[in-house]
Amino acid sequence: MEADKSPQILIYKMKDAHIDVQIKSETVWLSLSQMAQLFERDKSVISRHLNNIFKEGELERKSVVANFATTAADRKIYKVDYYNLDTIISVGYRVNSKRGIQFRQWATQKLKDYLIQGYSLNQQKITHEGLKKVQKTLNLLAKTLQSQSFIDEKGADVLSLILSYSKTWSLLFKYDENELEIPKGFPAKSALTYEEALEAIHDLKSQLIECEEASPLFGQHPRKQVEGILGNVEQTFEGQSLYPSLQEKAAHLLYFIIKDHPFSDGNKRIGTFLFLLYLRKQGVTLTIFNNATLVSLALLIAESNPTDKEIIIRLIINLFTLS
DNA sequence: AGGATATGAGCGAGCTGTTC
DNA sequence: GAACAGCTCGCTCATATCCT
Repeated sequence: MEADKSPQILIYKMKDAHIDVQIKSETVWLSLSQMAQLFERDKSVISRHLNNIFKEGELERKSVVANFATTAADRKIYKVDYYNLDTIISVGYRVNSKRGIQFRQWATQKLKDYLIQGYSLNQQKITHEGLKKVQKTLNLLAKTLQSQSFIDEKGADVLSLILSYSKTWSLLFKYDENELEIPKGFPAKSALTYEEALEAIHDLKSQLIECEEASPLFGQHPRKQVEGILGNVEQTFEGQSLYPSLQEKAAHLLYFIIKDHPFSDGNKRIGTFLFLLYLRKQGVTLTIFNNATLVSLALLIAESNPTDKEIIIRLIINLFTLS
């Protein structure tokens, strides 16, 4: 394993200590001692877990162990085995430790942070190189966490979104640096009327009830609020459309429904459904919006901070330009 | 119900090998 | 030889499962 000149270091902070999580050669590494520290167990415990993991064939030793030269406390240089994130998480599962759970939560939260607000990492301007690193880190963590499937359903959805759209990050960054024009998009042909929306929701509801995925409460709403959202999307200012392109309109429709949650139940599903209906009405089909990414997108919007609305809207519009 | 047994997780001592 | 990394062994403790 060749040494990386500038290893990226994430710091997992704990109340009384912290661990430097090294990111070298596109993966994350911890030594046996660091894992012992992380999970608050004796080294022998970690050692035995590691052996069991490899013995039982859960992971293959050669594919997860790297040998780095490390300077120890005595200033001497030792060759120390480092274990990648897959292994760390596997050990975390076996170790009966609150720290193990905390570490997994931290890793998941870190991903969300990157996605929702990380674009302005510490308010610093992101260089092209820095961006590449963030993308690498995201891909690595997301892939590993996904393959370990230790995260809850919500987390898994957010992760799949990250994976699908890590490529769009550079576009988002360029936005912030005013290097990229807002895509012009196409003008919308016709608005979505309340009656059309109502009919669509009704159809969706009966379908969902048939497969027992919706309660009778699903889709109930105050008419005025939904009409208000549909009107907002189409609103004009001094004769000009506030959201000129159909992409912007669709993005706002999706955002408003999920964020304003006018429906007693099923806002994310209805929002996504109306989003697609709106696009279909404009004669637009987008291969990039598959089922999984739509679910993820809806979850991301629901989870996002309202102050990040513009970023989320940009993200959605960017997805159009990629398809 | 409750005693016996099995399993898994933890700790520490002590061992080997590495590096200087 | 000293300090360190990592492994094995024997022990304890907690929990789960089985048996009467």
